[in-house]
Amino acid sequence: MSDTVRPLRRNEIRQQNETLILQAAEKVFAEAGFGGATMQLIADVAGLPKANLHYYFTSKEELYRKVVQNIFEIWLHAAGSMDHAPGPVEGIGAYIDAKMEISRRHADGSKVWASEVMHGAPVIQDYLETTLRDWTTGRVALIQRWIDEGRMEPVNPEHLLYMLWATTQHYADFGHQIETLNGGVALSDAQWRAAKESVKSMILRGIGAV
Amino acid sequence: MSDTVRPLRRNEIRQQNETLILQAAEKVFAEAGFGGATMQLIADVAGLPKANLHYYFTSKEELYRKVVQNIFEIWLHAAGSMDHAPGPVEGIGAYIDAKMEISRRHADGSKVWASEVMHGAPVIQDYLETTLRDWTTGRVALIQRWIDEGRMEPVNPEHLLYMLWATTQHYADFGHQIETLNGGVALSDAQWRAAKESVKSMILRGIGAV
DNA sequence: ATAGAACCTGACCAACCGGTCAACACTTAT
DNA sequence: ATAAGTGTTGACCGGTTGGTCAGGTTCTAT
Repeated sequence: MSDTVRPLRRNEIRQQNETLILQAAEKVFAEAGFGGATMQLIADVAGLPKANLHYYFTSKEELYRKVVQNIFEIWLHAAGSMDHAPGPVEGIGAYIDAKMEISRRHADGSKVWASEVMHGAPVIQDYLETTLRDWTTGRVALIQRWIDEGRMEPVNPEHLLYMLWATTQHYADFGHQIETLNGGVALSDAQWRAAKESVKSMILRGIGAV
Repeated sequence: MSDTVRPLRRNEIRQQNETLILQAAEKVFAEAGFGGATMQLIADVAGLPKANLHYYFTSKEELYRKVVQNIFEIWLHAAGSMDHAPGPVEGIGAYIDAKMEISRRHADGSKVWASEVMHGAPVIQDYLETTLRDWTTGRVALIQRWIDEGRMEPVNPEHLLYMLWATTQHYADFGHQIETLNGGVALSDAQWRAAKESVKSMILRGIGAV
């Protein structure tokens, strides 16, 4: 009752404000794009004066870069779910689950990523050429191994990966369209479960892994 | 040899300049987004003075709206390819072909459309709620009929449509990522053909329609 | 021929944006 | 206690942007 709020320590303040700004920035960048976003609007969403943003982030570009890097980390974390699986049913199934969960929980981040790639990846081109390319090469080899072992049909592994990315991310990036076609209301828990199962069953059957 | 260029007639001038501006606008909006695009840059790409743009289009918003409407018309045209097909193999196969062709020939338009939807469809919300919803309802019924006739597995028709949109449009919207993973060069004719066949075979097998 | 409509455009403007800065407030180490 | 370091912020600035407009040119109908 009587306790007043303990004054925050220095590094607590720093971390709290940085995440506050990053969350606001992710939302605003997702809704307006990089060019349409303004530092003032991000500041308003974060509930801080604009000058405070420039105390923690030197420029709009740097703030944007941090947002994109955060998303890439989330993406990388999910990417691991495909490995260490006995076969395509478990591996690809788990990957779809993970990516669908990201589309639901980090829709704004997904949109920022999509926007970044659509505009030619001006700030994360090096990630595409290093981390993403390496990951892709490894996963293509994994899928090829599954094919050689007769665990799935001989589909083109690259195009399978594109299909996985496209289908799962669509639920975040085009969430507004889906919501509109759903009568103007967001997908319910049950609908998300149905979406996940639909995607999994169609893709797994599509690669002959059932 | 001696002929000078025939002076253009009034309505020719009008139409020629409007399409010139619209093409430049589509490209710039695709590359920079609505907020990042500038009328000056569009004018430069079109090879016209900026004031001329405002002679034909009253505002940046109106120009953008026209661009989005053009894309929607192209989309609508392709949408017809699914009808009048005896079964899912022909109908969905033709639809995938048409949409893949759009992704290749109208990549900029596809990006503008994606950006518009991602940002909450501020200018084409009414299209989503009328034309798109009606079309979707009709196609869901068509797919359901095919299911009832035993021509394909009982998949959720809505999610099948989302998969079709997502997979085909991915080749335009994420073309830069695909190009990067392709060694930095755009897909060749043969690679586009392979992509089309991959998508078709995986999806058609995925819905049990082969 | 000529009046008038349509087309063209350099120069300009108000509004807005990213970013700066000086002055101030609070915390912390000594 | 106090000095130094860290966090805070209103006010300000130069540059850019969408949009305007007056004055000009070119086409076309009569």
